Amino acid sequence: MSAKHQDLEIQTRIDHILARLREEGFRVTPQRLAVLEVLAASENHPSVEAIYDQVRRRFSTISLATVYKTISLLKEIHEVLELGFADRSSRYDGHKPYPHPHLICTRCGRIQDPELSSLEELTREATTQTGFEIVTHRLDFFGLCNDCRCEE
Amino acid sequence: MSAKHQDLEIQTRIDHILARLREEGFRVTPQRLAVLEVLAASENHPSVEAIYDQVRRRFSTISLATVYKTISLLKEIHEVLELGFADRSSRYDGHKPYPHPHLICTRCGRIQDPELSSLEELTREATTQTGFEIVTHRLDFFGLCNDCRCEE
DNA sequence: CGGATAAAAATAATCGTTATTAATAAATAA
DNA sequence: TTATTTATTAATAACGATTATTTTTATCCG
Ligand SMILES: [Mn+2]
Ligand SMILES: [Mn+2]
Ligand SMILES: [Zn+2]
Ligand SMILES: [Zn+2]
Repeated sequence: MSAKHQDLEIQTRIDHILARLREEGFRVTPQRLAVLEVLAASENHPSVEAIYDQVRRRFSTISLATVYKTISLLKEIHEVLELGFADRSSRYDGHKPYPHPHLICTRCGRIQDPELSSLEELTREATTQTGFEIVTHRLDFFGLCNDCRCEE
Repeated sequence: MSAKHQDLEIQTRIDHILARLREEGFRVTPQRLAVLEVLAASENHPSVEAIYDQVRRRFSTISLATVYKTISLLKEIHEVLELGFADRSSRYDGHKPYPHPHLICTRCGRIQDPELSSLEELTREATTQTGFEIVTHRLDFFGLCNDCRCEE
């Protein structure tokens, strides 16, 4: 994928989220734009701190609370997926804002999206077996990424 | 399953954990016994508070910190599975202390263990596709349990 | 442009959990 | 048995990421 094509994709995503914000009657502020630009550009499921650090480079006065509020707003309009963990840390996916599996490296913290075809099958199995009406799900695999596995 | 058979199963599980504690050189105290009895008897993936409340009925002076420490110890010797959530709440499975999928009712809080055969297949798929060395996983389905679905 | 009001910044509060400390109980040695 | 050591408990303080609150600032619409 060329750098230019990549940039276009990012801009398309940004425009879409901006449109969604206006659609829902929310204001587009420079702070919000800065946060969602970071989310749209990042390939790495960034944490709040990572987003905050990035945004501050071009917007030194922004408050951490504003970053939290903006992310919360993007969650509300279903344009970001939050991966909250039990240790209170969270990572965010601004590209695929719907449930999907993740591979999490416990050594370097990298988070990756695999494409798994047999997940739907699994959901069906769970539904028929228990009578649950499944609304959403969360699937995390933990282990060592390719890089960390080789360095061990 | 008869009530008697149920009691026997619970006692077997308690005995196993007690043996594991001694095996690892930890003392068996009345407080620890009380906590693991609740865990072994519970079918419902209890929370810390739920365990604390149960234990206090027969052990009114026990401290909440002791419950936390005991659970932490049982995690350490791999005899309880912790399901930690992003909202800081945790639920515990004292029956199957290894990773397995869960069905979580978002209305009544009930947590249930389904038997899903196609999970291994999914793990293999993730491994081959990404080069990750998968060590463990976590799979939660969220929705409405059979009871709550009918009451809606 | 105003003026209504949403949003930002700064800061305080929250609340499960963890750490700390002193007291107690169990194990071991003498 | 009694003394000594060590693990465990109970009580309570500290923690820290997130959320709530308050005041100030900026956006949006006519
Ligand atoms: Mn993702
Ligand atoms: Mn379970
Ligand atoms: Zn890694
Ligand atoms: Zn239910």
